[in-house]
Amino acid sequence: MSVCESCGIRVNNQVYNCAFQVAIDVLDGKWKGLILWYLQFGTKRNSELRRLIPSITQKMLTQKLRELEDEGIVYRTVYPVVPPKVEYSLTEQGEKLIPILKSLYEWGEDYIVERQAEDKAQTA
Amino acid sequence: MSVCESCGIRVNNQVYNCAFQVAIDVLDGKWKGLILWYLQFGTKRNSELRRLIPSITQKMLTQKLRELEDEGIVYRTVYPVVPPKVEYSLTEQGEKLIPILKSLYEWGEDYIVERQAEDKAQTA
DNA sequence: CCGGATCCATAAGGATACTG
DNA sequence: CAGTATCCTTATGGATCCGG
Repeated sequence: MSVCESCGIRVNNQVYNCAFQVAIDVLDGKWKGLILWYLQFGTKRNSELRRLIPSITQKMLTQKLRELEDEGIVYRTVYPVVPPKVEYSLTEQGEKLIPILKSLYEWGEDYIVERQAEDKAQTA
Repeated sequence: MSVCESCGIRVNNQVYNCAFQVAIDVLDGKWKGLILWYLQFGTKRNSELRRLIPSITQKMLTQKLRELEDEGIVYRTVYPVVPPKVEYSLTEQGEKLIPILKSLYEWGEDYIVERQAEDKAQTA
């Protein structure tokens, strides 16, 4: 572990300067982390994810699932039935992210408490 | 720790649905995580951060540092001297993020190795 | 059911010039 | 040194309609 330097790592047809950026990119944006968050609890279908994340549009969901698939973080399994059935689950690399997601969740909880305590102290 | 649900958390004049989203937002985008990454090694001046992150513009650096300051993740200390001297460092909440950043870094390193091994297997 | 395609509004980010 | 201000380009995300 060292300081991020210009080492020009090439992954997923992208060039990064450090391993940290690579990880951030996988979680980046409004949706990808949230999708992974739900997949930690097991395989999910498209419609289930839409129910779990009501504010996401079908377009965004598909788009982000494709990105995660291309990045090797989620599996996409298509069952050749009518009507179509598609399932999403975490790959091995995806599973390895879960403990970190949980740490982020806990940090978030702590952060919320601290911030709200500060806000209260300010208005008092 | 439970599934993210619609709980409407209000922090930093934003409404979130779960603690996980709050944490993601602090690291979100191309730059904020990287800035925090460098601040883990100690207090840094504006010009030092620009040297460490050559591809960032002054505008983006200022903007992201302000966001992190407003979010209570970094301190900004202004010394009333000529020429101006401004130092940035992590707050207590910021420090708590460092172990998670390191985990992300390590996951990124692992991920890069795995992906490059797969690419090699594909072309072979 | 699980999407793809298209169009459009807004936000994010870069280039450049200027300032206490 | 550490920023602001302005302009501009690009990326992101939403709405809507269509299809196997």
